[in-house]
Amino acid sequence: MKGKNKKDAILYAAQETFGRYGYAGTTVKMISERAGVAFGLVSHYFGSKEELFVTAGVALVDDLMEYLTEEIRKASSGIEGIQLFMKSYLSYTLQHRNTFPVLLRCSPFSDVQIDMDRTKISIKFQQLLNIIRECVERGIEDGTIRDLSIDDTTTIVYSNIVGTVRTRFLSPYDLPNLYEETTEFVVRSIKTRD
Amino acid sequence: MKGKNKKDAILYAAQETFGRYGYAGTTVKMISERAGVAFGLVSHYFGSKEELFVTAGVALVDDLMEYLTEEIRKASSGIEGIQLFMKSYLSYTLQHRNTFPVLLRCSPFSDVQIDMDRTKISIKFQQLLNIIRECVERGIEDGTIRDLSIDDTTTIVYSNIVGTVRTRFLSPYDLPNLYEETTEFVVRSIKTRD
Amino acid sequence: MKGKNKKDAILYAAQETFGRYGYAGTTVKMISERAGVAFGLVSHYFGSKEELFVTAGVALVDDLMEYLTEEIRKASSGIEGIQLFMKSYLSYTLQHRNTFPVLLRCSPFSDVQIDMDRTKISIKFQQLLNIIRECVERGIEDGTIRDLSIDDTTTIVYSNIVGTVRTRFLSPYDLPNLYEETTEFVVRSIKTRD
Amino acid sequence: MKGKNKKDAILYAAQETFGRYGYAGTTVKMISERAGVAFGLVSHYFGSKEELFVTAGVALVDDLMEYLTEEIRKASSGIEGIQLFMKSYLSYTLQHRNTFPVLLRCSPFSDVQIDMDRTKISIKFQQLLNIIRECVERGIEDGTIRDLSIDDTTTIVYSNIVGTVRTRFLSPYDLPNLYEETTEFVVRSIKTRD
DNA sequence: TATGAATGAGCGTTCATTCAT
DNA sequence: TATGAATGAACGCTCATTCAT
Repeated sequence: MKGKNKKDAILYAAQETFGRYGYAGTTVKMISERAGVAFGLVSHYFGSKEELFVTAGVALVDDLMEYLTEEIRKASSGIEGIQLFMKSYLSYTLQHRNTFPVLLRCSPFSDVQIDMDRTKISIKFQQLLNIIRECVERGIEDGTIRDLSIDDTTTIVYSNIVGTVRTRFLSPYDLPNLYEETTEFVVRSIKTRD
Repeated sequence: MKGKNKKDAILYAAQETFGRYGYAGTTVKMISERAGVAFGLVSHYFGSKEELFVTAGVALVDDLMEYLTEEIRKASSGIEGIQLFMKSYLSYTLQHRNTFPVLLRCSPFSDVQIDMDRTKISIKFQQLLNIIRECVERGIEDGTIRDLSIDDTTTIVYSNIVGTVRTRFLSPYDLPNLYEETTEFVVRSIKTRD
Repeated sequence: MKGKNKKDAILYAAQETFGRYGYAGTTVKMISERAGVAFGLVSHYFGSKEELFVTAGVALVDDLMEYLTEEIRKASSGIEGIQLFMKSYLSYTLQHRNTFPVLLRCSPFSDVQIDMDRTKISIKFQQLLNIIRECVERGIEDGTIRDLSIDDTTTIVYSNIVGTVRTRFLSPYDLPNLYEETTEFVVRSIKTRD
Repeated sequence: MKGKNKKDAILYAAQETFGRYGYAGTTVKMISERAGVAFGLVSHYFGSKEELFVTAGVALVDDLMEYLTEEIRKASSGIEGIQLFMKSYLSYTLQHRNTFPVLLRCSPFSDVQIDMDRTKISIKFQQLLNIIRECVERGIEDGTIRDLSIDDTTTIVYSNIVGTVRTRFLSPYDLPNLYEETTEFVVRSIKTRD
């Protein structure tokens, strides 16, 4: 059992299982078995499957954001911020390869059922995008990033991250340097000319 | 009912419904109702839900590829090919906004159930990626595209397309210029300096 | 296609398919495919699946009885009649190994659904049992068969035939001499001592 | 509800219902209603309809064999063993007239669907036949049974039991002394002359 | 806190039957 | 005579959820 107590174990198992099999492909029984607890306990602690899904996603974004915020600090310019954000983000996906995919399943860009209430998740992702936006703004101000549309650029940068992670985790294509190439691809596109 | 006969109507309804609600969120009953036919007819013509899903996806890629191949012809250089590919692709998604999302649901980058046989879909997407690859190769040869890794660049270009379309169709973010900005973003990153 | 016309072909295919897969395990489509005709034609000629099942069974008993009546004639005593009946019956099952099993599926001793109207079949089997009964009666009169209960003996003799045929066609047990041994078993039990 | 708990009640209801209507003629809903439980509980405890069918059959053979083994002990010769076996077996069918027919439906001589895995059932029936075989062997050794083929005789003896029980439970023919007559019929055929 | 028995709505699928051509 | 498109009741099964213990 992962985690000190059974509640943590369920949350961790949920992240792994939702990440691997998606929302619809995951059953409460699968999670409880992976967590090594009675399946009644899942509802007991987390209410419904949907709530657990959102909780699992939010918990992971929280952890990810804490990590990113820390790493970003070192940046001495806007473009460096973007670079650090991407490297840290992509590195995080590899360090947490068992749990990270849950984000691919519940993000606002994912395929999940349309009627699910993902307000909490959306808010979290807005915060994540805000970190990128701040870097872009800073870069435009300090002259390291071209004078581009802030909103669009923010979205495209994140879209590149999502795309490369989806390719890595979901597609059958194996491209060992994709993470590095994607980072360079983005930086090349937005940084001002030397 | 869309289409001349009921078989076509089912296929069209399947593309719409799978596109809107995803594979798991779609029921055979939903499709048959939208097509205006008895639900037994779906099995009669397409076998199973899964087969219909694949058939719906393949039919759309086929149509898309025919369109793209025609549009690409006008390109007089590698970089122009990429530009045309992206513009045509993105334009296609808007012309077929009801059916196109089915591709987001069944592509190799989507998060559909893990045990589904999507061999046919994979082959189709390989063909799609090959069109991009040819443009990249041509661009490197004719000097309009930087000397980058062909495989990685191909994937990243497509990943940008997928990302921007997913944002357009699946996310709550509304960015009116995103398609154009994404095209410029990509071109900026890969074209050789003037 | 077996048989001169499509109607015959369907009947023959029905006997084969019901015999092999049972009533519930057989679909109208299976029969029409084996007969090489459109499946709508089955209903056209035979009404419902149930009617076809009964018709197929009755047709086979008719053919069997004609054969048996002819063979029995040669008998010069009651016990010889029984012996000839059994030998002919068992021989018939081997000569018609593709179609005969339909009888195992629709006989009054079979497992078929309880609410099916098998009146016609029952009457046919009564006629079949009557042939045995006549032999038993004749044997008791001519002194070649013990003075046993006629009804019970008739039933047990037929039960031995059914049992050995079921073992031959349905069970996994392979006993090459079972038919001969069963005939001797029965004769031994009912014939008067020398 | 028969049985102390719901699991037992389902098994008992399954034996009754499969016995009466056969495998194909029985629905899971019928069983659950007869047992007085929700139909989901059937899958919960027994997996699938097929597994329940096999479990119901095996449970009954187990009970039957325990009874037979006990009764057989009293036999002081081979022929007496056969006699006791038959009398006990036939008596058992009357004592358990509601559940016993399930055996007729799942035995290796029954005409259940061809693709069902009845390995477990087959093994049980082999054990049952072995009891008869031992009596036959013993009888040949102690001189109470004729020097016949052991395998064939074993099969024919059991075939007589099956036949008389099928006639009793499945056919419309009502013959009050059939059980006794069948036993005598068999004994007459195999016992050595006085 | 912890268990798993119990429920039943909802699913995909099968297939006998009907019917327009 | 012959076809197969079209229908929908009925099936086995899954699984989120509830609840007594």
